[in-house]
Amino acid sequence: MRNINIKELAKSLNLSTSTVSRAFRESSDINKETKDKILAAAKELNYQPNHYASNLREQRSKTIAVIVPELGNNFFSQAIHGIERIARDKGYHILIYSTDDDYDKEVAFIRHLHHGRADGIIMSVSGEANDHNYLNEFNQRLPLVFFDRVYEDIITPRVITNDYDSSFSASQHLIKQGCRRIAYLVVNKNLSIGKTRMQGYLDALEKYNIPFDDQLIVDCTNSYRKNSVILKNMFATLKPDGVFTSVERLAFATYYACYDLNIAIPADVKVVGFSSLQIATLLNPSLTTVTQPSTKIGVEAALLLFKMLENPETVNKSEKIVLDSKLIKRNSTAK
Amino acid sequence: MRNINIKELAKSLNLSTSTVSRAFRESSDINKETKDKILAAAKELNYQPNHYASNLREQRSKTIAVIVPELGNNFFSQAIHGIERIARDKGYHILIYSTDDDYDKEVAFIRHLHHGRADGIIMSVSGEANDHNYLNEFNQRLPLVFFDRVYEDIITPRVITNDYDSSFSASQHLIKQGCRRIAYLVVNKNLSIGKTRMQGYLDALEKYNIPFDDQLIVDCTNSYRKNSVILKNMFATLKPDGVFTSVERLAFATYYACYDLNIAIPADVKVVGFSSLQIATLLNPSLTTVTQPSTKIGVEAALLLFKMLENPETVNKSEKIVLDSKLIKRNSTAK
DNA sequence: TCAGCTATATTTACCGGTCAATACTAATTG
DNA sequence: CAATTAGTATTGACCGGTAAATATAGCTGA
Repeated sequence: MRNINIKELAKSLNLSTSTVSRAFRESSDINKETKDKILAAAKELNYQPNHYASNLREQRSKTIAVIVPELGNNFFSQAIHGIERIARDKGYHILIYSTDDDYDKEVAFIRHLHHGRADGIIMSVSGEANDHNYLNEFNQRLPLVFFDRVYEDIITPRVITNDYDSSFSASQHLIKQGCRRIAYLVVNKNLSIGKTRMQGYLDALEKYNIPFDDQLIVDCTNSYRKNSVILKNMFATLKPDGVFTSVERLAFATYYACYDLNIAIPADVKVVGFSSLQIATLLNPSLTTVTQPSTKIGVEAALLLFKMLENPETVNKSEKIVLDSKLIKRNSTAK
Repeated sequence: MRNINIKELAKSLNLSTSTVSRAFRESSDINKETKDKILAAAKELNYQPNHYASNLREQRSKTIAVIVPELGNNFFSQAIHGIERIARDKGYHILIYSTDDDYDKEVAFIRHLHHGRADGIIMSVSGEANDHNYLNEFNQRLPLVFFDRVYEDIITPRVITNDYDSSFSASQHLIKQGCRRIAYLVVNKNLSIGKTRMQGYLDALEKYNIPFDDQLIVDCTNSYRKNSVILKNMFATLKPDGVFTSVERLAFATYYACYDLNIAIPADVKVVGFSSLQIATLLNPSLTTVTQPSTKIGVEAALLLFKMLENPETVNKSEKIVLDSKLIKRNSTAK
């Protein structure tokens, strides 16, 4: 059984193609009876409008693109889940791209999307970028919403969490639990999110009069192997009594390092990390987390994008939705 | 800056549109000099061919669809990661759909895709289906590859793991560790994967002359809340000394139930589960898993689909790639 | 009876590419 | 010098829809 097109369907009904076309859109000058007849015949013959023809004609694709740094991360897969739900409700399709934190891929993806492939983009940026100006070109034509990891110099709506506050509370929590030498683990210090989170940490130290040692700001990587070396080295030389990780992966890396080095959590070192891992409770010891409302972030980002698509005039380009993360205290920071 | 189309570009170069069009495809009768000039001008004016126009004309989209039951599951997000990598190399885009294990959504998605939206589909099926016949209609026109969760009655290439063997070894492992009352937790008994995995369990019991108690086959759901009730009830009434979960989520549910009921793992009950969780080692206790090569499964499925797209004649519709899962023994099944 | 109106259906010109058929150009050959 | 040919560029039909402009039918009321 091959696909049938609108012309054949029209012919079989002795109607014109545009009458048939109308039957598939909402408000139109079409007789209810005719419409029903058409829809029935369409079902019978298994006709559905060709997406590409409509897209070409209507100059929109009913598709949104989602660009994330990585897929194997609970935060992003949950956010995508949120986006997917909204998109599906709206009858939109979603394209997924993973940059693996590679700036060049990010640029390449965006350039690809930029010709009708998608009607809008929801993106969490790669860590490495320096020149984001390329985004400004598109931004005029192709609605863009940032979530979580953003470029500060690009003016476009964004959905983020109260990173400063939650970093502050997480650090404060470590301090109150008795930590004095708290390491802050970060993957990319230049990224706004790394900076904001670090500031919360710094200010908490200051508030409690804890001297700041810049060696305790530890630059990590995306490589499991390298992080392992970096962390073991850190534990050996710096002897931190607390570790605050700005990324989920680094909390796991810390656990592994401690296991290997026979450092007891929380007795010897307390650990808290940004993480959306739903089973943080099941870890050994259960991990104190700053948990972002990941699905909600996706939902909000999608809603924002659809607002831009449907009522562009109502959207302020500088709009910023800030959602609250929660500090969930568990055993990794117990006294 | 608005988008420029082929006509305008051609005009600016004093060439015809088809000459320009040729410059963007490989082998074509075009003067190298002309081609270079065109490409340079295209770059200058920021021209790229409109995807939808090409798709319409060429009747293909350079897009593949990936349909999975859920996104918030390590196995699927890793598999998608594998698919994404291959697709990107081939210059393809991927559309993601999550069925939430809902058969109706699955059917709706497929029907949507069925008109040029995608050139092929990679799918792990929803658990609930009864009538999959709808797939046969499409299968002729739209290449389809199953992975992991498959419908047995649909003849199309598939990538699966040696579920029977790994179930058998997992069950055997529990038996050797001293378990005699082993519960098998399953979400959908009717799904082939549920059946295959169960058979491994049954045969292991038989081999070791352990009487089979059908109450120990426990039907679970996709709801966290309901599973919690089901499992607590199971522990109270059936007193299993081993639990084998056919799905990652159920292993976590088992942990939660044991925590709540003060049942010690592995002293009181040993637990093993299918899971692609990378940090299974960090759980309390570390979880013995049957780990599927999730990224590899995605890669293989994608390669298979591209083989179908590029050289349909070389593909046997009954092709079945079987990858090995690994039983990784950890503390949840320690003696 | 007929202009005017409403409700519905059709005609036709696109959208932006691709490709088969065709035209052109310059070089080669009888 | 005309005919052939190889190489390259152009014309025009088409992919499958959509929507503005236009046509048609049936009805109303002066």
